[in-house]
Amino acid sequence: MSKHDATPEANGAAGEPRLSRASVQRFSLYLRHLERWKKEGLEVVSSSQLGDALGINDAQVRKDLAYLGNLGQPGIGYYTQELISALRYRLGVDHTWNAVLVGVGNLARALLRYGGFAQQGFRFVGLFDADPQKVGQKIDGLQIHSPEKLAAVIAAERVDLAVVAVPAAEAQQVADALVAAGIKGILNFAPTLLRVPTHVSLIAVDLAVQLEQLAFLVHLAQQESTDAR
Amino acid sequence: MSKHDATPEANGAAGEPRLSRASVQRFSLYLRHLERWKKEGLEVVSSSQLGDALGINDAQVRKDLAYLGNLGQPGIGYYTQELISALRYRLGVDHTWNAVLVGVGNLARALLRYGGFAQQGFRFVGLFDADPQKVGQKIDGLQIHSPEKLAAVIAAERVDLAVVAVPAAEAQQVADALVAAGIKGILNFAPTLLRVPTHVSLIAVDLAVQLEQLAFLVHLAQQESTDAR
DNA sequence: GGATGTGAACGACTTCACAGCG
DNA sequence: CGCTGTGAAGTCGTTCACATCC
Repeated sequence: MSKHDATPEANGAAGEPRLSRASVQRFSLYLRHLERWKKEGLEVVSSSQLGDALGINDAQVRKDLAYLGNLGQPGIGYYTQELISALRYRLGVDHTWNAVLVGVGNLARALLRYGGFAQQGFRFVGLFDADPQKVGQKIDGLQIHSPEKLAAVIAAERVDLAVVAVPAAEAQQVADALVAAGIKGILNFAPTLLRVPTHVSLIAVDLAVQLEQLAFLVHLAQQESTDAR
Repeated sequence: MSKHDATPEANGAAGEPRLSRASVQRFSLYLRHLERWKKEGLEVVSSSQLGDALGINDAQVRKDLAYLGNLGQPGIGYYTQELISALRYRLGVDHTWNAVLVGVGNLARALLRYGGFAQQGFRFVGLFDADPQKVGQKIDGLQIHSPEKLAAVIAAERVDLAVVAVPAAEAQQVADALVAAGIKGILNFAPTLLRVPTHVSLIAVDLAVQLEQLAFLVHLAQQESTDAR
């Protein structure tokens, strides 16, 4: 999913260890565990503890963390606080990100009320919906605007991120409007592949596919257990 | 995410092409596009059409589809209807799947009302929540039960799949109860790694991580454009 | 000609294994 | 000793390239 850009071979200086797409996927997870452990008073963690928590190999953890610099203490582990700070810095969550949410259905409501976001430094500053019935309403203190106001709000509030939760048929056109308004990243929940310029980052989450996926895995497992006899 | 089992090396007969985890990820997407095209009257599709639609290489598409048998017609392409049927069969969505939903918050509501599921052959037959305030209420005609009834409902309604949308702290315990009740697959939205036996399939979707991910990509892109000068 | 199916090359990610340091 | 950092090996997934067939 999400065929990105990531600068084809614009690695000017060449060399730099390289940061794999897969590692990026794990940084947020490391951070979450570390923050919990820190709260529980753990001052030092080892790569194998982190590995266990994520269900991966300890060498993998060390490779990932090496990207942050040489923070590990041989014979000891990593200092929790130091790791957290380094991760926050690298992840870019050491400051607040403003985001807009386009398409105010149940999913949008769920996302808004899902505490996790605010806690991790994300702030929704604008809601948008094309349905005239919804425009003007308020949810959790946030007013729903007409999509025409997208550009204005994005500029005024210095918004970098957008969440797209509209029907598939409208998604591309919403994305185009967001891109035109200067958005830097889009989290897409619409079940369709969005085409965006390479300078805009894209993450796609397709809920229907996930459940189908699960059904498939179960189906496979059943077939296998049938085959096996 | 989602470290699975998938039978370590139980490939008894050995040989079979092998079905990569990654291919599985794409089958649902193929099916979605095919169904749309079929509705639009398209009788034949080529691997490159499908590849464009998903943003991947055409050889990849052929490799994936080869798993369904030799359906392709050299010089022609694939017959839409035939592909759809084969995919439905292999995906296991040629029949309805019963599912339960544990944890009735906004996300659960969003999922319930998200038409995509019903349309693709998934039927929610039970809702569960530990909050006594919620037990007894109805949503979209479905009654919310106390978690104690899990086992009974799962058995009575022949439920194979469960969606877990409870807070992280309760998720493992819910999963354990589901497993004990004989569930075959779990779709987990709680931001934590669930441990389940190998005979239970697991798919995890972590929304907070996705947004953090996006922030990270944008952050990286900004750094790069800064470095570049 | 036009599209499939597939071995072989390639590239990305993971694991191993071990030197090195506190 | 224990745990990190990392080259080397291994595994998995993707792309290439081309023989093959309608």
